[in-house]
Order: sequence, then C-alpha cells, then structure tokens
Amino acid sequence: MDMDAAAATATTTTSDPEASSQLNRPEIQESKKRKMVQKTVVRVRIGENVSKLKNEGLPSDFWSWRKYGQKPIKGSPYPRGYYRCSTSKGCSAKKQVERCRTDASMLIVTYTSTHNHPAPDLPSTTQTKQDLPPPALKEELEEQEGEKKDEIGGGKEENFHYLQSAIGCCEDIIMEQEEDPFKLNPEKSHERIDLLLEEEEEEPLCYSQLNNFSTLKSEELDYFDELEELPMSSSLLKLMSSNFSDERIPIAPS
DNA sequence: CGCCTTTGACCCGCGC
DNA sequence: GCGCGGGTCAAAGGCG
Repeated sequence: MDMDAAAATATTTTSDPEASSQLNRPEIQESKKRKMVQKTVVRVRIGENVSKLKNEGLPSDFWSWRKYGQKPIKGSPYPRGYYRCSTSKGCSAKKQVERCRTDASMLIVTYTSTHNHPAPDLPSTTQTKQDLPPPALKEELEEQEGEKKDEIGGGKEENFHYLQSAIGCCEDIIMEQEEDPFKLNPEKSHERIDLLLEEEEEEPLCYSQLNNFSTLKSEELDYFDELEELPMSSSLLKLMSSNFSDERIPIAPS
C-alpha cells in the first residue's frame, strides 16, 4: 500500500565531482567532461503508488520540464532521463532523473544550471533565490570557479521555487539537511540514515539526498512509471508535503 | 496547432 | 590513439 517511506532525504549541491561520485564511478567522467557545473542532487524516495501520484498530478514546481533525452546508464538497470526547462526558451535549467540502482524505490534527481527567468507564477522569486544560497552550496559554487556565481542563487532557483510552491523545496531542505538532515523528522531520520549508510557503503551512488516531492513531477513519475512502475504513495506525498510545507513555507516570498 | 515524449545518432571528454 | 560512457540535438509520432 502506501506504506512506503516517502522520504527522501537529504540534498546536496555539488559541483560535479561529488555529484558524479555519488552516482557512480563512471559518472565521475561526466562531471569532468561537462566541466564543473553546479549540480544539485536530490534523492527522493518513492513509495508504491507512483502511478497514482502521476494521476493526481503533482504540483512539482512552477517550471515546465521537457524531456529531451533518455539514456541507459552503465551499472544501472534504470535509464536516466534528461529534462530541460521549457518555461522559457532561453532557460538553461536542466535536470536529470534516474533511479538509484541500489534502491529502485529511490529517485535521484540532479539539477543543473539555473533558470534565467522568474517562475511563471512567481513574479519575484529572485529575492527568494538570493536568500537561498546555503552554506554548503556556496562551497560547491566556489569550486565551480564562479562559473555560475549567479547560479548560486539561481542554481537554487528551481529549488527555491519549489519552496515557494510549498510542495517540494530542496533549498530550504538542503539547508536544513546540511545542519540537521533529520531534525525535521527524527523518526524518519533513522530511515534516511540507514538508507544513506547503506547506499554509501555499498556505493556512493546516493550520498546526497533530499526529499523533494516536487521533483517527482508527473513527468518524472510517468517516466519512471514507464520504466518500472515506481511505487509512490500519495499519502506519503501528502504527509511529506504537509511537513515540508510547514518548513518551506516560511521561505515563500511575500 | 502547439507542445511533449520517444528514439536514434552524433559529439565531447576521459581513461587506458 | 582507441574505446567507453555520458550528454545533447534532431526528427517523428502522439496527445491535448
């Protein structure tokens, strides 16, 4: 049923090396080849009613994502989907969605680049983003050589946009996670920790994680659903949304 | 009619 | 220099 753990957990913004490390060794290459691009890796745990969710139509975020590619990843039985922000033509925001090979119920969403435009529903998200630069992100950003200094805030744009939507906010969560990844849900903390430990020990595949329901847009859900009917419990989402909302709402711009 | 998804091919970068 | 893998682009098809 819906008992899955919805939870994901911690998010980490990494430049590339880290992001890649988390995914796979081979991925390390990707980071190198793609130069150092700001990357925000979000780990989302899904339940078993994914199909339901997609039907429900998760609000995911204000951005519109268009899938522009999908490729099988070495070492992973699941393919990786490449999405681009279709909200604005000039927007270079992109995200990669893949499933954790160690945990099929875990989704790994990697955000890259940032949005060059305000959220469709949020005319003034800039302020929020500016406020969003988490410490951890900064480090990551610094490593980027300031390639996307603007992205630091912008990089989080997507995330913080989510926050505004009060649905899935990585930014806020990220920050929270940085300090106390589990303080939000001590109960689930165990799960997350356990998962993290397992994942890390087994593979760096998912060492950064964050619960972002927003990330689980219908697109992703559908995408995964097609891949392997990812189970996601709507109850969970709701629950998470409620919890997260409470946490991120404060971030929402007035 | 417009937009999105899907699939294949091509290109880039890294490792050996 | 070659091979492997990842990432992106383009074309076609389908759906709203």
